Amino acid sequence: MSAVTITDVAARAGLSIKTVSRVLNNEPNVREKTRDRVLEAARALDYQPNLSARSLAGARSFLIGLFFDNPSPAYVYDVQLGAASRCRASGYHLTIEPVDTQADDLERVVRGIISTLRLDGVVLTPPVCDDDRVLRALEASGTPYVRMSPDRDLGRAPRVGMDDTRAAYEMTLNLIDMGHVAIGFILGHPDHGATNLRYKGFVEAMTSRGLVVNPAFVKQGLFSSQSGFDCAEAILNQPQRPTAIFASNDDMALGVMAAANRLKLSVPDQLSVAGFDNTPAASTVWPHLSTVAQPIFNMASAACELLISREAAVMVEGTWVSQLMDFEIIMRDSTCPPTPAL
Amino acid sequence: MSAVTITDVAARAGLSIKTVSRVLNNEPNVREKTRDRVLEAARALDYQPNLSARSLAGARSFLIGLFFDNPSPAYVYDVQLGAASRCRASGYHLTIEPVDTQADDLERVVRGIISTLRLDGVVLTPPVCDDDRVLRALEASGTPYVRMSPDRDLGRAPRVGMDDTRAAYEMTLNLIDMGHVAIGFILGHPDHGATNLRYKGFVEAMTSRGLVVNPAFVKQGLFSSQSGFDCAEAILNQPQRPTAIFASNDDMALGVMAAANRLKLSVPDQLSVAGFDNTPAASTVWPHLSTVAQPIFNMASAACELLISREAAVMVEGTWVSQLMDFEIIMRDSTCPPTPAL
DNA sequence: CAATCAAATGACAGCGCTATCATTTCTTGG
DNA sequence: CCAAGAAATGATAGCGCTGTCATTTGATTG
Repeated sequence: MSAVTITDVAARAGLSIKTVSRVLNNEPNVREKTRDRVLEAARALDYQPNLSARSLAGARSFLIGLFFDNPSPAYVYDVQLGAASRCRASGYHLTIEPVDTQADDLERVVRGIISTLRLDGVVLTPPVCDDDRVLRALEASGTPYVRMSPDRDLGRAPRVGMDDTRAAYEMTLNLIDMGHVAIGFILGHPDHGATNLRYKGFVEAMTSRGLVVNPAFVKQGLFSSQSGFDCAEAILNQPQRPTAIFASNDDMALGVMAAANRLKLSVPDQLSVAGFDNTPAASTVWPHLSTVAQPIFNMASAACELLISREAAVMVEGTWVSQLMDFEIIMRDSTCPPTPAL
Repeated sequence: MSAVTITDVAARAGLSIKTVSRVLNNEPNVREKTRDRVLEAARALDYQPNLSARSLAGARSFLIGLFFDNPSPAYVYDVQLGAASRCRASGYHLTIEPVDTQADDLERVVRGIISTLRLDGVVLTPPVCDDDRVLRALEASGTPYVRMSPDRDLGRAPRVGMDDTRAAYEMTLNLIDMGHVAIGFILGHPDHGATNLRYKGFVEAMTSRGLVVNPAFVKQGLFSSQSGFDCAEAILNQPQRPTAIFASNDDMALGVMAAANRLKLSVPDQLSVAGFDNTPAASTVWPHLSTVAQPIFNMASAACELLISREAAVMVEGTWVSQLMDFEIIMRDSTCPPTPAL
């Protein structure tokens, strides 16, 4: 119920509120001694600036919005942790806005959010980051935004992401180096850009080692566990079987493991399984799933960084900032060298 | 970049800004015709009130905070969807604050958040809802809050939750009605209040049907998948085995399934397994897990409802509001009647 | 139809801060 | 030691709304 205002701090420090404001906003032209005096008074009074007032009077709202419409709670959760931690470090706060990319009035909803909240920036996760109506609304209002792992129209705005192709490439190489030659691949949802990138990495790795991609071992999935199950059954019910299957995401990899289970194929001895995303389930299932960890936390925190520093608000030499973060290949128990006796 | 203010609306409607304000805030004493005139002008101008200004001038901030420190992304995600949907319906927004219940300066952090944001209310999820420092900070600032499924000190503040005991009771009854007599139970983490409630329901159901709880079939788990695995091994490696195991949560149930797998016991034919929480993994594993679904979305939305209507701000007859929502028993493929031949 | 009172509307201050511009204080060189 | 410019500080006007209280309008009565 406290209500310590900037005026109180000014009074205690024996200075004008403007000087206090300068110190609080790290503005130049304040003597060191004065700065200390202000800081001490603020600390003594446990002063907390009123966001509404700052926002109303000034140009910044100290609010970053996070828009999502994502079927994966774990992904969103990591994004939030990364974003929130970066925001808090600079006195910003995070508001979350679940949006429905299927909705008709999406554009109006987004416009409403932007103008009532006057957000300083917005972080967009897939698939919202590829929704033209959302991007248009954001651009029309002049709100800076950063896209996380966008699929399309990459040069349209600032973005952060990771190198999906190289990650898939390296995971595949791991499998090959274990001794696998016949490796199956399950594609992700066709509407998702990562689908092609990951497949590309797979193919490149195979080719680079002089291996051939058997089309019978490549199936089109939908990123869902069920689709992984179905694809795996289709692949494994053939006379010739691969000794390893690399699924484009963990959910599908879980489906693959379930299918193997049903066919009495033991993982990893008779079939190695690799996933992508490092979802919580990957380390919960038995055996633990080998997978690729996206640097979700870091991507989100980098996105906020760009927004807060306002780097995301200006083009440099005709292009927007774009950052690729490092992924991590995590080999667990669902992969091993193939058994010689087939 | 639009900047339609209340003044613009007033001008267009030919009324004072105060009258416009009245309409926008659903205040009484406005003629029907006047109200329509304002609404129409606002619509024509696509007016969006400025939250900062409303908040600075008035008593409300239109901001609800969600505090969490939860290891389960799926839970938090559902909470957010429920909370956000209720908030949006009333022009409120949700800010999220991941907090660290282990941190030393937690109290200061919470105080800071409250006073800069001037939140109209806060929703607390476990385990934050049981952290005394957080509750104290909230109470000291006079910020209304609602606890979701609190463990301790139930009468201290408004809360929403579900009847864990009855849910466990009904799930157990389902198992018994299938024909199971020897049923194992894995307790949750001893620090978690739900642990006892769920166990209580289990015991009550057994007793009510004249069955005896075999202490050798009851083990203390920790809510983790690993602990479920360990407890299941301990239970199943005895000369006498139960035909079903009811784990206090899904993660442990997954561990039970993994243990059964390793012992070559097929689920559900040789061992029925039931969980609690309906995590995403429950419908991903094979066979799909029978479990209890918490009404997370509804609880969160009810929590916001209490905050927005300000019911959470006042005691009635010496007690705070408290709402128990309906759970759902979901029987899937991990349970079936016991096979006669043991 | 004037008197009375409730309902409807409006004028205006001020929420706590930042932005602009004026003023004061400090440096520095001749 | 003073002028001149730079650096530091302060006075004041809003930002867009809500709260308070004054004023106007309309309904109701004898």
